[in-house]
Amino acid sequence: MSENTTSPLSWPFREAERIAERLKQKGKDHALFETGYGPSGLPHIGTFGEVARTSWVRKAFTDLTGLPSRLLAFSDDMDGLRKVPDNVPNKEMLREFIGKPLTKIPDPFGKFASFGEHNNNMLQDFLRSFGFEFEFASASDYYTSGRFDDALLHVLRHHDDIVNIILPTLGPERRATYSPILPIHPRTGIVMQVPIEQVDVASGTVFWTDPDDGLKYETAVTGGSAKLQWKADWAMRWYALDVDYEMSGKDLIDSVKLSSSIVRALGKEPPVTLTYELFLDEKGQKISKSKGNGLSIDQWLTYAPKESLSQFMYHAPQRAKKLFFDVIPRATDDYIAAATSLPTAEKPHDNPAWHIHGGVLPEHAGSPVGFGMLLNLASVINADSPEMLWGFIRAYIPGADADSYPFLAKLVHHAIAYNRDFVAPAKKFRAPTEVERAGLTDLAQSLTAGEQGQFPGETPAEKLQNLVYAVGKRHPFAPLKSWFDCLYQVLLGTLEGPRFGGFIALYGVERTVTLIETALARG
RNA sequence: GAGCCUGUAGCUCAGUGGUAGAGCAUCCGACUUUUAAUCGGACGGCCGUGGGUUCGACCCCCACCGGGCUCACCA
Repeated sequence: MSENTTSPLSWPFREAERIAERLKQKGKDHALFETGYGPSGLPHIGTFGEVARTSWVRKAFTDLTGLPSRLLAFSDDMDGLRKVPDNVPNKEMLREFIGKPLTKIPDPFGKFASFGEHNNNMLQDFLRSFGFEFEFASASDYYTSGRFDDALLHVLRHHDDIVNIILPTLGPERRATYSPILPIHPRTGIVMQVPIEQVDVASGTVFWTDPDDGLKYETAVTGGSAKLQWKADWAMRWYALDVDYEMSGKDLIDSVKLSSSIVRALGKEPPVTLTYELFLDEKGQKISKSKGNGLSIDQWLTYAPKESLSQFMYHAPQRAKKLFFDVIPRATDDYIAAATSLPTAEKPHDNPAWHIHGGVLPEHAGSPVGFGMLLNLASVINADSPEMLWGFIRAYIPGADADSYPFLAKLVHHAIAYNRDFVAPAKKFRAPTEVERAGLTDLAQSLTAGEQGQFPGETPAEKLQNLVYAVGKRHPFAPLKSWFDCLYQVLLGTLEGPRFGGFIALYGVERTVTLIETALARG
């Protein structure tokens, strides 16, 4: 509201303006946002992106208009199971239920009343774990409770219109059998994709034939005895619930067009929609659950805080983005920069951190040290414990610790994981030469003997540094720099490294000795 | 066939109708007991091509060329 309206708005506010305009035209005083879920898959990184982005638009809408709104997370759990997913137990059992609504199939995990319910719970847990505000909706509930009945009868009245909208988009084979109405077989419980031979608007039923045994059936479209085919289902939902906003991936562009046409045929305006680009993997291929390419949400959250994932999702939704490992550090540093500049931002609505945190920046947001720097540091010193990193961080920020910099503490934790899983395994430890071998052996013995106590220096780090220096001078290293090069390349697997005395002080004398012994054994 | 995205420094990418930006890479320097993260500086771009609108275009419009994805079975 305080935004300068002559300047371009951030995309969530642009979307919010479109919604406000729609509400104005319809005379509505509240907005319904919807996100939809396919039935078979588990929540994934795209799910997160869609709900996060929708939530940002919703927040912008609230800020812009002050009007109430709801976010409905709608699960199409009445959909028929097409194939048995790879990543579930009890595949044999599931095979017997192919074609039936997910809420009529036993939970292969044995935890819930049905497979659909299992997936619904997974989804809700997932969304709650990120703190999203939403209301959950189950298609099965809505259908069987009669909540969709009026809309379904309306669809029946416009059956031919809908068929005429969809038919031109179908291939010849499917065209012969298409109907927006899928009766549930009264005997087998399977969601039937059969030609609808006759529509009886007055009684609210359709007539069809079982292709297996030739028996004819008359099935009510209401009360959960039938459901709608996907595009018609989407349109009916928009119609019945009066959805005002829904975003979707560009793979659904045609579906949005058709569903919009259908909802107009039913007599309402489709919601404001936004098409976002898909996520690609490193090679530019679409990320798909079945292929398992790209990055999972668990992977991301192992190596960076969730704010960085939000940052990634915030930026330019309508632009295709590669989602693979290397984007994590940048997204994290982008978030840190945004969080740092937000308190003094002239136009806070343009700042991703404003959206990510719902307008209120939490205490201790941001970090005085960048994530990229931490990753470098962790790599250079081969950090395998938070305290090692903190020791070096305090060279910049005296007295810093996890209590005074909680967000930095998270970054430290992630930097260690990143180093452990990606940097450390790729390191090449050079074998020592004979001269170096003698020097390293000497260093290990000197450390074990506690000789550092004989050297001058205010701190243990200084004494240790002097010891390392003295050992180098005892051996024929020329120049002496080659002694230090040896330490980094043979012991740490890096070309260059930290002041070694400081490293030993933080890493520990005994562990350093072990490090040397390991290197000697390896060589 | 239809649709969407994209082309900016060597690489990966930001960017705004008004003097082209970052990170990495490269080079120089500072700090350091000849050693790191770090810090300072330099180098580096007809902003794909050609038109148009404009006082002014990397930005808006059109065409073309190149790169890529998605949908055309299901959802």
